[in-house]
Amino acid sequence: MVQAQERTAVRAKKRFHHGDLREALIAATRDLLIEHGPDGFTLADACRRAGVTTAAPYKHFRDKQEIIEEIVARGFEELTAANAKAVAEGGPGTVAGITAIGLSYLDFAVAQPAVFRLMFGHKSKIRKVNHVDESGNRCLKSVIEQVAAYSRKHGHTADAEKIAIRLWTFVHGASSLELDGDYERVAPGLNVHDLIAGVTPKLLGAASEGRAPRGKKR
Amino acid sequence: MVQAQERTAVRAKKRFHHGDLREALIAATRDLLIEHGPDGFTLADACRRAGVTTAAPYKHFRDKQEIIEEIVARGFEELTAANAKAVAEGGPGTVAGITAIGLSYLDFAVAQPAVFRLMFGHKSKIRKVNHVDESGNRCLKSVIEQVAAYSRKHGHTADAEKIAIRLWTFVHGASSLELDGDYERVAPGLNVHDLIAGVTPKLLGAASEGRAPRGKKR
DNA sequence: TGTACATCAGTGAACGCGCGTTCACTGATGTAC
DNA sequence: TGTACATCAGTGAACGCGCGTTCACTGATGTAC
Repeated sequence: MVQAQERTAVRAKKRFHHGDLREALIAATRDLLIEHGPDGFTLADACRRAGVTTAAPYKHFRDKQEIIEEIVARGFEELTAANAKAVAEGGPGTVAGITAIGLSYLDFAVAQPAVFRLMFGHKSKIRKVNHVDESGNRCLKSVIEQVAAYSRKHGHTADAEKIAIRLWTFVHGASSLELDGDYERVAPGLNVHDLIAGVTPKLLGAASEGRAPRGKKR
Repeated sequence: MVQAQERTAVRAKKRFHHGDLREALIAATRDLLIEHGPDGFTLADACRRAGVTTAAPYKHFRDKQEIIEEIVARGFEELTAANAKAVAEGGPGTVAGITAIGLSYLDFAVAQPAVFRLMFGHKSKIRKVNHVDESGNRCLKSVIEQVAAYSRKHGHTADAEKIAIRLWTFVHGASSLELDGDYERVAPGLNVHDLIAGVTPKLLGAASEGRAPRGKKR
């Protein structure tokens, strides 16, 4: 991985034009976010990784924030896609399908903790940008729609949105505590997949409908 | 508030010795954390607030991190006390009492978001310090004990720790989404107190035991 | 196919900034006599 | 009660650092003829 990056940098130094510096900078920033957390990266670092002067990004981005915004927007799109894929495989409108969304949310959070924190954490670093906000809202609304589909299918009178909020709350809590290492201090070895799979039917008010799918081993 | 701080600064300038600079710096840092988030404060800012040179803190703290560690440890102690008070008032070993702990957790998070984030967020800024870790663990274990007390009282066979983890997860999720403004984007006007009060009995497996207390108005 | 030219992505040097930390110092304070 | 003195909390100046951003520039590239 590191070697691949160095090779990229060397290659970049040979050519005057980078090829696709915009994407390279986004990729470098993402890597740095993974390695150093949501605040532990700098534009200068990303430039070094991309093999480029610190002035180069300004040909592609207004400023540092704009790169972060792009990463956040893509994160929401990625999460939306992952959720959609999960529910399609698990079975739309079923407990298994909705559980799969929760597990997909968790997986995303654990795979990209810093991006997840930027997406859901305090927004001081992100300007009010419509395009980012909208991708976020679209993502969350798709979850609500899935729960609504479940409610319709089972003729529940309960408000679908209310139940969706409950599920989201639980899954978000599980994801946060897991990726921040808080479970580890109190319940080391906890299987968070099982935790989500166990609670989802209860929050759906469907404890008797059947077993939730087993979570992946941790 | 700001005027009070300025007065403090002026008073501090008159006297050569500050009086209690250690506490003043902790208070200033806390204020800055509230205003600028967990990363938006600097030692230099805290010094300015306390009316003191940037070199002065080093007579009381090893470095910048040590101030943060102190604030985190105190945060855990404060939360532990708030939880204990809540459960005592709500009724130990009752649904109301356990709900009260959840609401107390939420209130703490909303009142001191930055401290909350430092306590539970990614730990990169906090050294492995026994004294901080222990106060955190003590805090979380006290919640588990309360749930265990409930289980014992009701002769439930269910594992108290498992249920406690579920409750913690939900309440933590609710607190995080609320203080990060994520509910607002999707469900503006949501009453988070009611959300917690509604779900707690379900997660305790005590839906039929009685009504949960009403949350405070938002 | 070959040449002249406009474009604009990336350069490299510089900027102002504020940070955390260090250092030798100074002078207010409390204590011992 | 009054004085000499040791202590040590806070000073003020300086440090090295790395950041984000700017600027006039340069030279690789693609296009028009």
